[in-house]
Amino acid sequence: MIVRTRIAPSPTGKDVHVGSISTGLMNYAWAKKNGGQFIIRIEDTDQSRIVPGGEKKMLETLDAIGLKADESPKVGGPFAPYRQSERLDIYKKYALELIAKGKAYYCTCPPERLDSMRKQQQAEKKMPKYDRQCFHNQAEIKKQVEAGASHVIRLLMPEKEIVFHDLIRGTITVQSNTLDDQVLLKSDGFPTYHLGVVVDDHLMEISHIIRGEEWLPSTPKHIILFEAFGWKIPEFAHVSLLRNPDKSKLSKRKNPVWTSEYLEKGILKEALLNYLALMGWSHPDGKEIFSLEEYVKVFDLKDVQTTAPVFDPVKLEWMNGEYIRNLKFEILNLKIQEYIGGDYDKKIIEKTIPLVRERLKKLSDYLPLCSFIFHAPATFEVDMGTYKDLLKNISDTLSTVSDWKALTVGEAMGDLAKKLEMKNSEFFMVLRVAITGKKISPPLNESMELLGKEECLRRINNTFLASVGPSQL
RNA sequence: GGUCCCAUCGUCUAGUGGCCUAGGACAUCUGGUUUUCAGCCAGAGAAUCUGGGGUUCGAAUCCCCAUGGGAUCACCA
Repeated sequence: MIVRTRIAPSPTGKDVHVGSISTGLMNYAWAKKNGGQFIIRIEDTDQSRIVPGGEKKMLETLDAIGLKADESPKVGGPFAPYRQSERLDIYKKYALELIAKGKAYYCTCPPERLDSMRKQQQAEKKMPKYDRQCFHNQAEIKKQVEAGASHVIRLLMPEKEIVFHDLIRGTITVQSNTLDDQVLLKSDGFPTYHLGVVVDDHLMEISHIIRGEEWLPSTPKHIILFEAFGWKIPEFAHVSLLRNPDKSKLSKRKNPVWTSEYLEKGILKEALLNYLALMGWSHPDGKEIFSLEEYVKVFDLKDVQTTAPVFDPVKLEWMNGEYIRNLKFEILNLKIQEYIGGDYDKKIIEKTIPLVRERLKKLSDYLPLCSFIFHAPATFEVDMGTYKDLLKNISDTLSTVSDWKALTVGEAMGDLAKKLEMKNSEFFMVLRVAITGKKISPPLNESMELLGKEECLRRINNTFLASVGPSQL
C-alpha cells in the first residue's frame, strides 16, 4: 500500500494554527517514513468564513516551516485541483449518486424550521436531530427541487452499529442512531466538510487520515459515507488537541496560536517542529533534541499518546536556546542579520555573535541585548551623577591604555578597582552602566573592545553631563 | 444534557504484570565557575501513579464503577 497523508486546512484564520503544524508534522513524518506522499488540500467550502489572504499566508508558512508537500494547490499534482472550491462539480456528482442509490435525500426545510426544532429538542434535553420530514415527502420535495426550490442534500443515516479501529485509540464503537442526517451538499452548491473530505480523501487516494481529536465524533459519519459509496475505508488516527494551561483547547486568547507569530519572535522553525514533535510523542531513546530527518526515521503512529498535552512556551524557548547555541557561527550570524534587518552594520553584528550566542533564547532577544553597541545609551539604570569622581578616574586611566583589547582594558580596570579599594562588583557595575546604560549586558571588556577606545571614552565622559534614568542600586 | 475520548511530579513525558521504595526533560530552589546576565557544572525538592472496588502470588500497568477533564452534537471546518 502506498502511504498518502494529508492536512486539510481551511482558510478561516489568518495563518496556520500551531496545532495544524503539530498534526501536519505527524502526517508528513508518516508519509515520508513509509516512502509515500504528503498532500496539502485547502478546504474552503465555507464562503462566509473565508479570511482574505488566509490561504496564501498558510501556504507560505507551511513552506517556511519546512513541511514540504508533494501535492498542493501551489505545486499541483495528479489529483488537482487541491482546492475544494474548484471541485464543486465533483461533490455534486457524488451527492446525486447517493440520491440515486437511495442513501441520501433532498431537504427543503428552511433554516428557521431547523432552528426552532433544534431549540425545542434541546429544551427537552433530547439530542438535536433532523426529523426527516422531507424524507417522508420525498416525491413532493423532488418536484419542488426540480422546479428550482432552494434545497440541501442530506445523508440518510442507516440504523446500525459502527465499529472502527483508530490507529492511536483502538476500537471505537458508536450507535448510528446518535447521529444526525448530516447535510452533505449545501444550498449554495458547496459541500459540507463531511462530503468534501470523504470524496477527496477517496479520490486523492489518501491511505491514512491523521487529524485532530475534534473529528473523532464525526468519523462514524464519514465511515457511513465511505460505505454508501462502496469505497475502501482509509486508516484513521486521531491525535489529541494541544491545550492551554487550563486544559481548554489552545486558543488565541491564552496563547499565540498562529505559527508565524512564533517565527516572527525568532523561534527557529527547527526548534518549533522539534518541540511540537514532543507533544504527545517521545523519542524512543528519550532524546529531546533531534532533527526532522531523525524524527521521520523514528516516528511511529503507534507511539502517539492519547492524553492531551499542555503547550508550554517556556520549554519551547529553552529548546530554541539550545538550537541557537548549536548553530554554526556563520548561520547564526546570518539569521540575526536577517532578523534585525538592514539598519545595522554587518561587520559589527558579526563581532557581537560570540558575546551573545549563549544569552539568546530567541532571535528577538538580540536587539535588547546589543542595541547599545550601535547607539550610545540615552538613559542609565544607575544614577551616574553619584559616581562623577569615579568616572573621571576611569576616564583618565582608560585614556592611558594604548593597546585597546578586552584583556588590557580589563586589566587596567581591575587594577584601578584595586587601587581605589572598591569591590569589583560595584566598580564594574558603574562602568557597565556608563557604557551600556544597563546593569545587565554582554561581557563588558569585550564590548568595550568592540566599541573602541574613542567611543568608550566619549560615553564615559558624557555620563558626567547626562546622568539620568531610574536610579536604583 | 446525549455521545465519544482521556487520566503518572507544576508542565512535557518514560513505563505495556515483578527490573518502580516510579526514570528523564523543562520550570523551581541551592551550591560552584564569575565583573552583571546568560551559559556551563554539581545537587535538592517535587507524582500516596485521580478515588474505590476487583483479577493476580504480585498492578502505575488488566477489568469494573465513581470522580475529574476534554471534544462533539450547524446548510463551520
